[in-house]
Amino acid sequence: MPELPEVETTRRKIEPYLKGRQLIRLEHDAPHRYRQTHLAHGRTVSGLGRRGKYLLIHLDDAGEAPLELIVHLGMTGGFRFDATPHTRVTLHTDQGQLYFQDARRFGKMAVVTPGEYASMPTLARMGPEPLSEAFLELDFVQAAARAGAVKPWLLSQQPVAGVGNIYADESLWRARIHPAQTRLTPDEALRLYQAIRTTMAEAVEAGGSTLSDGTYQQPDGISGLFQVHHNVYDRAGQPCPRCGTPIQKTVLAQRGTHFCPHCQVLRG
DNA sequence: CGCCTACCCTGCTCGC
DNA sequence: TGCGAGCAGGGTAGGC
Repeated sequence: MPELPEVETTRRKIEPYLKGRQLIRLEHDAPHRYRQTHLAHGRTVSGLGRRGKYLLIHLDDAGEAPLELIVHLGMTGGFRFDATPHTRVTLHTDQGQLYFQDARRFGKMAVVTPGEYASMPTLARMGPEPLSEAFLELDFVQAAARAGAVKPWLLSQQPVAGVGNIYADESLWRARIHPAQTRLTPDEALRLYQAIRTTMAEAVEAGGSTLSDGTYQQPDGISGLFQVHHNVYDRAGQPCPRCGTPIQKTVLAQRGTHFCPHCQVLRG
């Protein structure tokens, strides 16, 4: 499932293709899922940004109010340079097509005035980018001291942007914290802060993760490489790389959750 | 307000 | 071999 590293990889891959091109038409048949896309017709792509797992396609034209085409990849969404059986949106540009495929249809698009995210509350309340200077140790430690179960807290996108199920499990393993731990000590929170930064940086470097089911691939169909670095995710029953104890899988907040029962002990 | 739960949606895996 | 049940899950709405 696309999280920050996969979305960032997507951004880097399609920006050279889209930048400077005119969007002639966005073709789809699900207006409730891809909202106000007609506003993008005839507009020029000036660049691509990202906030957490949201891709922000900037549309700037002289004499026109700037717009943003927001794209969330959902679970199975991704851009391709060639049409696929699960193409949901075709972006017709003045120099060819780009295809958005999304087998399970959890992906979303919307054209909005830049920064107006009222219709997307998670984006509106998005926490700091984990690899930016805006991600402050002290803020994180203080918020973590008051938080409920740490994994659902991370998944809320409020303490930090872009952490999803895979990278939450990986970061918590690296920090040696149980996913259900509440009210982190300053030492725990600091370890988690560093773990998130390290995990995200390495995953971006590797071009994201491609799961064994091929859930995520880059626009050119090439796989990410980070999955070979997964220590707990999708490794139930296999030995913890640190201590050899079999990795355990449970369900927490309706999410498959992987952890080492020896390294990640729940404090009372 | 904050936490929890159900729901959206469909391809794939698994068991019989 | 075929088929249906179950599973995967980010974000959001709605309930308490």
